[in-house]
Amino acid sequence: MRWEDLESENCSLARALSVVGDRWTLMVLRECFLGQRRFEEFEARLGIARHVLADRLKKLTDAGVLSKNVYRERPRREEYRLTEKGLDLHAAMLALIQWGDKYMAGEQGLPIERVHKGCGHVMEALPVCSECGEPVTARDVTVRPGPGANKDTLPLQRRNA
Amino acid sequence: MRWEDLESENCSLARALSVVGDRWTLMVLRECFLGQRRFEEFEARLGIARHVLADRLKKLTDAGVLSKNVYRERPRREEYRLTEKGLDLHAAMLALIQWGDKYMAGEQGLPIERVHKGCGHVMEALPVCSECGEPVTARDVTVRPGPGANKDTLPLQRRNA
DNA sequence: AACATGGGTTCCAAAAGAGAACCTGTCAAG
DNA sequence: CTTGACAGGTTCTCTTTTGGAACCCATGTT
Repeated sequence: MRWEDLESENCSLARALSVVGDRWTLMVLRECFLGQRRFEEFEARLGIARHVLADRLKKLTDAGVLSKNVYRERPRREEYRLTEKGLDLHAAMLALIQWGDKYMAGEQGLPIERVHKGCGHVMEALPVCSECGEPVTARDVTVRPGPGANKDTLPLQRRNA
Repeated sequence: MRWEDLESENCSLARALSVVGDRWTLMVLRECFLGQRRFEEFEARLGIARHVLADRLKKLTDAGVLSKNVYRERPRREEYRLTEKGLDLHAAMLALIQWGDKYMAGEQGLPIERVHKGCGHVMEALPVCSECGEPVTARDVTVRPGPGANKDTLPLQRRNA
């Protein structure tokens, strides 16, 4: 199976990964969430090959995750900014970061802390059920076919994960 | 920068990605969360090249995300199961899936629905602040250097993302 | 003896990545 | 009016990683 085939899979994870399922793509998005916007900044901070960076920025822009905006004419200069669709990746980024915090932090502690503007505390994000508000972990959830399911989607949940 | 260099970065996202920042790795984990455990099942459902699958399973096992268990002697057969560390990736998987649901779903609706065992409703996971319990989005969070920060971690938050 | 099963490993060709050099507008300095 | 700097790419070659298929091996079954 090829990379391009992923987006045609009947699976939201596969389709999400067809856009962001790449090491460099996620690192670029990390920089976006930290406020970087320019080609040279991404390159300098990530140590990414320039043509790979150009490719990822184009793909993210084509996918609507970033927008390319002119910030100066003559000489024309452009920057990349997160769109709403891109900002919505925050939950996924945060979940990955928190997993990294929990299992792969160094001895000195976390490199970055996150502060909730609303309450002013150092925070982490906890997933709760949209219906009852209780915390949700892997063991609290079962899956079942939805309206868009087809034969390839199944078999599901043959056992408890 | 090389793949192996990621784990030595002072960044929880980079370190997390050194384990799960790969398209096939995340697809394998999807199958694990759907209850698959065996080499042949992964191969058949994913259409992944066998040696790539063997490599990813080994890496995930070495990283402690999966455990390899004998389920039958003579002939010896082994299966892969999520560890606690692996189950803790559920929040990240769910966040990615929900992003895919929101932006890349087909016309017929979602291929899979998730049911909260606690309340019995079809649900999605919402991130809330661990300190005040309010919902958290990208705009509600600021970052600052933590105890493990160093010069490479910064500059941060030069602007609002 | 022949074939099936599960879980791999090996081989080759094709694709993607790393790293460095080069290109294109525009402006500023000498 | 030539030289250099800056931002943002593109092109080049070389190495690494995939995709796809074939092969291996210990058991068990017909």
